[in-house]
Parts: sequence; structure tokens; C-alpha cells
Amino acid sequence: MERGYLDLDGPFDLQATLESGQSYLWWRADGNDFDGTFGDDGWYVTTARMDETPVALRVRQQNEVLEWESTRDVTPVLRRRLRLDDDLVTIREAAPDDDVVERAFETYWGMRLVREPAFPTLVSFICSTQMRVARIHGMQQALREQFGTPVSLGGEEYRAYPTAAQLAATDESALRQLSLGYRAPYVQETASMVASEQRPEAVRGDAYEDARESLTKYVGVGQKVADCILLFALDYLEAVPLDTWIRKTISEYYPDCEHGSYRQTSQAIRDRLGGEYAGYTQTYLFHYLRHQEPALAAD
DNA sequence: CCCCAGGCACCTC
DNA sequence: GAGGTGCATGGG
Repeated sequence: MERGYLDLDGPFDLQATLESGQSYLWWRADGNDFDGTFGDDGWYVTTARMDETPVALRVRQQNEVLEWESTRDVTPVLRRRLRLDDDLVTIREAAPDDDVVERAFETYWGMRLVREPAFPTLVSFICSTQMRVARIHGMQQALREQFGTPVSLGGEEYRAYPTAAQLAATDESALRQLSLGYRAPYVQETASMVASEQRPEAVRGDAYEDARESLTKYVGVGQKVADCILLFALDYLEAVPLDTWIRKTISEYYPDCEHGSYRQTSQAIRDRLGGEYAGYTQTYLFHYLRHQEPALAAD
């Protein structure tokens, strides 16, 4: 097993980054789910594909350093997936100068967006509809344990997130047994599409609204889920997913951005929240308000 | 029993 | 394009 230490350049908060509902692809090594408190040492686990081979890795933050363990040097994986090269100061400067945005950035300063692999993100957010964060996470763990390839790391046995081919090979009833509910056929059909060369990464380079529209070809993907995939996997930092939380926020703090259609409201709030980095601000607001609902109601 | 959760597909008009 | 409905499952 290899171990390494990665010096952090600028503010970083691993817990906020991994437990803010952006990614459902990491879990705590101590077995506690995200709503519990840390039992011991702060390690998170995930799997990655390096040269088509699944690799397990552990990471924890100790002040200005990320410590990792894996069977290979996973420094490039961490840089990419945790967006360690983002310039948070510049991003924050693009955000509006109002109280709620200030409080959100202040409270979780150091939180990064993630840049996760596209297919697992696609499946995760198909599962996210009408579902709480903790259960979305549980569903991905179930998919991993049921269909993923075994990977070992330092005596521990994990399972990689299943590939499109692995999920395409299953059927609706097997997915329903994992409590995916009505999302089961969506996941299976979408996995089949991706396995037959319709890869979500193909939208890279398209104009933002074209890319969003294009992703809705997958079953179970509407405009909101498409925005999540663009923001958390495909580097479209301007994407602002209009979920129940951000809609409540718009109604409370930015009522002039409310319009009839998703497209128009999206355009207005995107401009308000900082244009090219609007999705970053949205993610701070989402995480902050989801843990501060009384404050929202009191305003 | 109720309501709700990072909405979407499907149907009308 | 806009407007209604049904939808699986578990937790409060």
C-alpha cells in the first residue's frame, strides 16, 4: 500500500465538500453514514478507475494537508475530483455581495465543488428525485455492493461503483429490490444507453443550454438533474440546479428572478449568482440553507 | 393518519 | 410551451 501527503494550496474543507450532497460516491471509513458524527479518524473512502482498473483509496484532511492511502499514487485523482486547483477567492468575488451569500461562504469556506466521473453522477442524480440526501447516498452504496467489482486495499475489501455495462446487465426487479422505487427502470434504461456508446461526456464543449437539453435524452433526467450532472461532473460551473431548496431561496431572497419556466428562472438566477461561477455559489447556498432552515424562516 | 424528500414521465390543451 | 397527475420508499 502506498501513502502520500498532498499540500493544500488555499482554503479547503474535505467534510463540507464530501457531505454537501454533491457527490454520493464517497463514504466514511468508520461506517457511519453522513448524518452521524465521526467515530475516529476522519478517513473517507471511494473508488476510482485508473487505466480501466478499479482502485480503492482513502483520504483524510489534517489542517493544510491531505493524507491518502491507496495501491497507486492517487494524487492526480484527488486534484481532479476535489477540484484542488480552483481559485476560491476569485470565485467568491464573482458572487453577489449580499447577506445570505456572505454567511454561506463564511460558514463553509473551503468547500469545493466536486468533479466526479460522469456515469456515476448521472445514476446518482437519477436516484435523487424526491429523495433525501442520506437515502440517495444509501442507494449508491447498495448499487456498489450489489453490482460493483471487488477491490481490496490494505486488508479491507471494497466494491467499485458499477460500470454502465454492469448496470445495463441487470433488470428492473433487481433494482427495485434495492429500494430504488420508480427510479429502477430509469437507471437500467439509462445504463443501457451509456453502455451502447451514448456517453454523457459527449456534451463537453457544447454551449451550456445545449448541453443541458442534450442530457435530458436519458430516461429519468429532466432539466434539474441535467444541471447537477453538468455542475458536479462536466465542468459547467455556471449550472444552477433549480431544486426545492434553491427555489425556496429564490422566492425568499431573489424574488425578481422567479419566472414561469425553468429556462427563464435559470437564466435570471445564473446572472444574479455570478455568471460563470453561479453553480459554486448555488452549492454554498444549498449546503448552508439546508442546515440553517430556521434562519431562513426567521428572515 | 398525514406530509415531504436535490423531480420526472406522461398526458392534455 | 404551460399546466395537472401519478409515482416508490422511508422518516418525521
